[in-house]
Amino acid sequence: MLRELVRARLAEALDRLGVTGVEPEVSVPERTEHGDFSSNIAFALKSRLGCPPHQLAERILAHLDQGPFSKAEVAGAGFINLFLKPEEIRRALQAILAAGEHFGESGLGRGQRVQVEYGSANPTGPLHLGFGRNVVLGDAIANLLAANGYTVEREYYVNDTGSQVEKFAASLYYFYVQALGREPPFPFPEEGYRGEYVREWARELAAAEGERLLRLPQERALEETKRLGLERVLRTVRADLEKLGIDYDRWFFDSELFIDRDGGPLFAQVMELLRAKGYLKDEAGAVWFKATALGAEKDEVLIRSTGRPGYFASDVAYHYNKFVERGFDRVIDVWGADHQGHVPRMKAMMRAFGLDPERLSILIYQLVTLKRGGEEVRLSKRSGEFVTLRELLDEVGPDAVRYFLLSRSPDAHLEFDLELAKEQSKENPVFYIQYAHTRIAGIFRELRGKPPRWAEVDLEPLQQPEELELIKHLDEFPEVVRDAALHFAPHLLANYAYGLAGLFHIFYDRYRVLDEAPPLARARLALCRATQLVLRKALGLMGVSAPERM
RNA sequence: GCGCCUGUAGCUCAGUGGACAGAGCGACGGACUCCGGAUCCGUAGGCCGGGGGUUCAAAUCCUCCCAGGCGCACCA
Repeated sequence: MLRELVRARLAEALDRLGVTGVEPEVSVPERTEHGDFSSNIAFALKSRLGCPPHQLAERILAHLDQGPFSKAEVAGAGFINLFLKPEEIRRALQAILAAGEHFGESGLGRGQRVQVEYGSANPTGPLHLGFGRNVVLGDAIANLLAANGYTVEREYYVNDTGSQVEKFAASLYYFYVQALGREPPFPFPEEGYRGEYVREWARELAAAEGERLLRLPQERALEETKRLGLERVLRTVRADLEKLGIDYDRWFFDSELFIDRDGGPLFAQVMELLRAKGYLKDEAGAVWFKATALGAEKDEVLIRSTGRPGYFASDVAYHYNKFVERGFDRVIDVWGADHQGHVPRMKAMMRAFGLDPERLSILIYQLVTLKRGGEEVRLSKRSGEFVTLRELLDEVGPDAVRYFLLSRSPDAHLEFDLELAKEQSKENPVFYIQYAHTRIAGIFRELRGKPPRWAEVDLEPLQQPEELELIKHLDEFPEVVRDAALHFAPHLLANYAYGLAGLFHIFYDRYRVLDEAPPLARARLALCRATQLVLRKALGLMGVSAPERM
C-alpha cells in the first residue's frame, strides 16, 4: 500500500535523524496541490525536539530517500507534502491485480473466534424495518470480520420462552377461536398482538387445525398455539432473511437453556454459579442480580416473584454459554437503541463470571424513522401499525434496502423515506455503484477474446491523472475494510464504494478502453479489472449484488 | 431529573486533530455519430446548534447551555 510506503520512507528519515519510536502519521490531503500524501510529523515532534516545525520538516526532507517521489516539499507551517512518481502508483495497481479476489483482506483477526449475534427479534410477527437495519448491520460486520481473518459465526437468538411469545400465542388463540365463529374463553390479552397478520394467521390456523385446539384443555391449547405460532413466525422470518440474502450458522432457542442435561439445565447451573459467587439476593419474592456490586447503577431482577425468569436472566445464561461453554474469544451483539439500558448489566454480568467485559462488544444502532411522503409512521409491532421488511423488499428490492440501511453510521438516526426509496430508486446511490460495475462488465463482454494475463501487462501507458487517481483510491481499499471492521462501521464501505464508482465513471466518461492501441488498451483493461474486483468485493461485503447487466 | 445517541447546505447524510468544510436529492445551465446517458461538466446554496476552554492547528477533544431521539419495569 502506498501509504505504508510513504510511512516507511519517513520513518527511515527520522531514524537517520536519530528520532526513534515514532510512527509518522501520513494522510491523503484534500487538495491535490498538497501532494498524494502529507505528513504532520514535524508538528508532532515539535514539543519533543523543541524545534520549529518548518525547520524540522526541512531537516526530515534532507534525510528522506526521495526515490519514490517526484516532488517532496515543506508547505504551510511545516507540512511535508509528498508527490509520488507515477510508476510507484502503477506498482500499487500491479499489487492489486496480483492479490486478485483476495485484495482487501487481512489476517488481523488471527483466526480468533467471534460470534456475531444479530436479528434476534421477538418471535411474535414479521420483521419490520427497524430489524432490517439490525440484520443488515450484523451481517455486514460479520462479513467484514471474516475478511479480516476472524473466524466468524452468525447466530440468531429466538426468545421462545418469554412473556411476549405467551402474549402472542394468547392473541393468536383468541383470533383463532373467533375465526371459528366461537366466543373466545378469555378477554383479549392486555397489550396483546392485534395486527392484521395475527388475524390472518389465526384464520390459517383455523383452516389447518379445524376445531382440534378447541377441544384441548386451555393450557394445552395455548401451548399448542404457541408452538404452531412460533413455527409460522419463523417461517416468515426465514423467508424475509432469505430474500435479503442473509444466512445464519445457528439459530439458538432460548428454551435450550432450560433443557435438562448433566448437572441440571444450563439456566439453573448458571444461577447456582452466580449464587455461589455471592451475586444473587432474594428480595420481595424475586431473585436479584447484584449488578451494583459490579459497576452498574441498579440491581436487576433475574427471576420474577412469579417464579419465571426474565429476559435478562436468559441473556445471562445465554452469554455464559457463548463465552464459557462454546469458548468464543469475542462476541458482538447488535441491538437497537431501545436496548441500550441493557448494556451496563451485561457488562456487570461479564465481570460476575470473571470475564473481560471487553470481549463483549455491543453495537447499538439508532432507530429507524420511517416516512411515507412527509409523514412519520410509528413502528410498533404490538399496535400492528408497522411496515414489514418484506413489504419494503418487494417494493424497493434487497440491494437498495441493504445499501440504504448500511449507508449511515450506526450512531446516526436513519430516516427511511418510503416514497423516495420507491420513486427515486434510479437515483439511489446503489445503482450508481452497480452501474459502474456493469459498465466494466460491458467492456469485458465487448472484448470477446481472452483477457490478457494481468501480471504481464505493462501498465506504463497509464499516465492520465484520472487513471492515477483511480489507482490511488483502489489502493486505499484494504484500509477501509480494516477500519470498517474495527469500528463496526459498514457505512465506511458504502461511502468508499460510492467514491470509487464516481472515479470510475469519470475515467470512463473521458477515455476509451478497447478502441485504443493495444498497449494502452491492455493497460486500461487491467485498470478496469482491478476496479471491478474492488467494486465486487465492496458490494459483496455489504451483501449487495454486483450485476453484469442491469 | 439521570444515562446513551444526535445537531454540518432547503432535505437526507459523510467528514472525529490538520492547510480555503463534502456528497446525494432538490433548483438552474451545459456535454455523446463513440466500450450502456442509470453517465459526465458547471452554477447557486454553510458564523459545522450556542458559549467558554485545550492545542501551532477544532466540525472533530474537554466543559457548560439549548434542541431532538431512545432508555431509566418483577417488557423484551
